Order: sequence, then C-alpha cells, then structure tokens
Amino acid sequence: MMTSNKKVSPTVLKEHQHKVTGPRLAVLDILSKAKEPLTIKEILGKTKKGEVNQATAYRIVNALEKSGVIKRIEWQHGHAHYELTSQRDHHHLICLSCHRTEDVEHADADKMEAQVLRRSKSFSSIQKHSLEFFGLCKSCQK
Amino acid sequence: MMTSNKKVSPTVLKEHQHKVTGPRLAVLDILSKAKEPLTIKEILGKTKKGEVNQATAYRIVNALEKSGVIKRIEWQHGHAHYELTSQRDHHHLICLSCHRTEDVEHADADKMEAQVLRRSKSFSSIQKHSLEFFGLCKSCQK
DNA sequence: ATCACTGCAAAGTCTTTGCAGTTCC
DNA sequence: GGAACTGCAAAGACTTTGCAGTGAT
Repeated sequence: MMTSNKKVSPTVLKEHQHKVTGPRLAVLDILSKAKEPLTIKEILGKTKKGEVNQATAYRIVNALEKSGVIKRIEWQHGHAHYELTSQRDHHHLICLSCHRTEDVEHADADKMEAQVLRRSKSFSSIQKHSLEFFGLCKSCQK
Repeated sequence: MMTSNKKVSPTVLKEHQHKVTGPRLAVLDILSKAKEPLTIKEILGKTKKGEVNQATAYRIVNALEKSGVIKRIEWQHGHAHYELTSQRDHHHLICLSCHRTEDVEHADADKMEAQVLRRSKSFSSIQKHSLEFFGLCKSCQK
C-alpha cells in the first residue's frame, strides 16, 4: 500500500513553524491532490468561494516555498506553477503548443548538483535546480 | 584565434528573415558583448537614449527567441533574462542571495533530451530545455 | 496576550497591444 | 509599394504591499 496522503497537511505546517489555518490547509490539500503543478489562479479556482483570498494565496505559496514544502516551477507561460516537493526526483516535459505536460523521471539530478558544485569556483552550496523540457506532443505535431 | 564576434549581427538577422534595423542591431550588439544573460531593463540601459523603445525591445527579444537566435532564461527573479544562443552547451549557477552567476558546462544535455524523448509516451519532439542551479556563493555563505 | 496570519484594496512590475507613422527590401 | 517594423501611450497580467482586524498557540 502506498503511504497515505490524507491529512498530512497539519503536520507539515507544524514541522515548519507555520500556524495551522484554514487557508493553508486548503492550499496544501489542493496541491496534494493535484496531478500536475498548479498556478495561483488554478489553486484559487479549486477553493470554495471566500475560503482563500488571492493575496493570502500568494503569501502562502511564498512561505511554503521558502520552507521547501512546495516547489515553484517555471514554465515560461508568464505565471509560476507550484507542486508539493516530492521524494522522487522528477521534472517535466511541456508542449510548446498546447501546454500539456508529462512527468519525467531523472534519477541523476543529485549527482548532477554534486558535480556542478565540485566544478564551481565560487559557490559553496547548491540548494536546488530547475530542469524542464519543452517540445511538441504527438497531437500538436500533426 | 577565436571566431570573430564583431558584426555578425546583420547576417544573423537576414538568415532568419528579419529586416535589418537599428534597434535590432543594437540589441544584438549588446547581447553579443554581454558576459551574462541580460534583462530587458539591462538591455535598454545599455542603449543610447532614444535608440530603442521599450515596447520594441520586447518585440525584438520575442522575435529573436522564436527564431532561436537568443535564449530566454528563467531565474525566478520576476523577469526574464536573455543571452545569445551559443554553440557550447552551458547552464548557470545562480546565488539565491546576491544573484551572482557562474557558467556551468554540461556536455550531456543533448543526450539528456534524447533520453527523455525516448522514454516519453506522448511527445514526438523536444525543442529545448531549461536547466539552472540555485545555491549560495562563497561570499554570501558567511 | 502576542505575534502570525488574513482580507481588502491599492499599488507595483513586467510585458503586451492598438494604432498611426516609418522604413527596409 | 507593401509588408515589416517602430514609437508612444494605454492596457493587461501577475504579484506584492499597507493597514487594520482576526485568530492560533
């Protein structure tokens, strides 16, 4: 059986010294159920009306990103996407035409970071990296 | 001797069916001399007053990016950076604190794209990828 | 009780767009 | 000459911020 993903949220918040509030649980719940990285607009669209204010949503994702609970993903569509930081090392393949996405497994990312750091002259640590692939999906290729 | 980089600009424009104009040459010239990816604001700051309008600058970088002459780079600072598409496969290491950057050589990117495409179910081609590393430089670590 | 968090509205950035005039081919 | 390009100003999209009130611990 997989590790359950229901109601891990309060724990996660406490672990990172965040107060447990309605808006935060709502955002975490939505992200934990998402099959792909979501934009702020998409997150808000999945909340009940009045549950999370837009400004609050921005403040929440910023706080959670700083804590490392969620990850900000840049797909160059003009707005950030967010997803729960997962155990598995994965990246994405994005269709330049229809924006469809596919997960990409890439086990060597840790190795890559270590290698980059070793070769660097002026850096002492690497916190994270971004890696995204852009192409055309089969439907759009036609 | 290195391949000369002076005045390749007009040729590049013609090759991609772009008209050769003052603003375009100015932007290309600035990018060809830059040691690191520049933002629109930085590009404009390096032009002579009245030489390139802001709206035009945006239109130029968009056109050149579409042609593949320049590359858009996302460093999550809230604004895009642009650099000339280079022969060498390189990425960047960015300091989360002071935004200092360092080039990173990574020869396996082509291989990586091929591997990703091979494993993909629903994509038929990969045009490009983004790969950036974020960390702390030695000065900021202190 | 206190400090963090939130809502609301306004402001701030970065980027795009409409349109009329200009320029390259 | 015509399509492509540009400048100017305005609009658009995304995100942040000030402030006063609310709520978690």
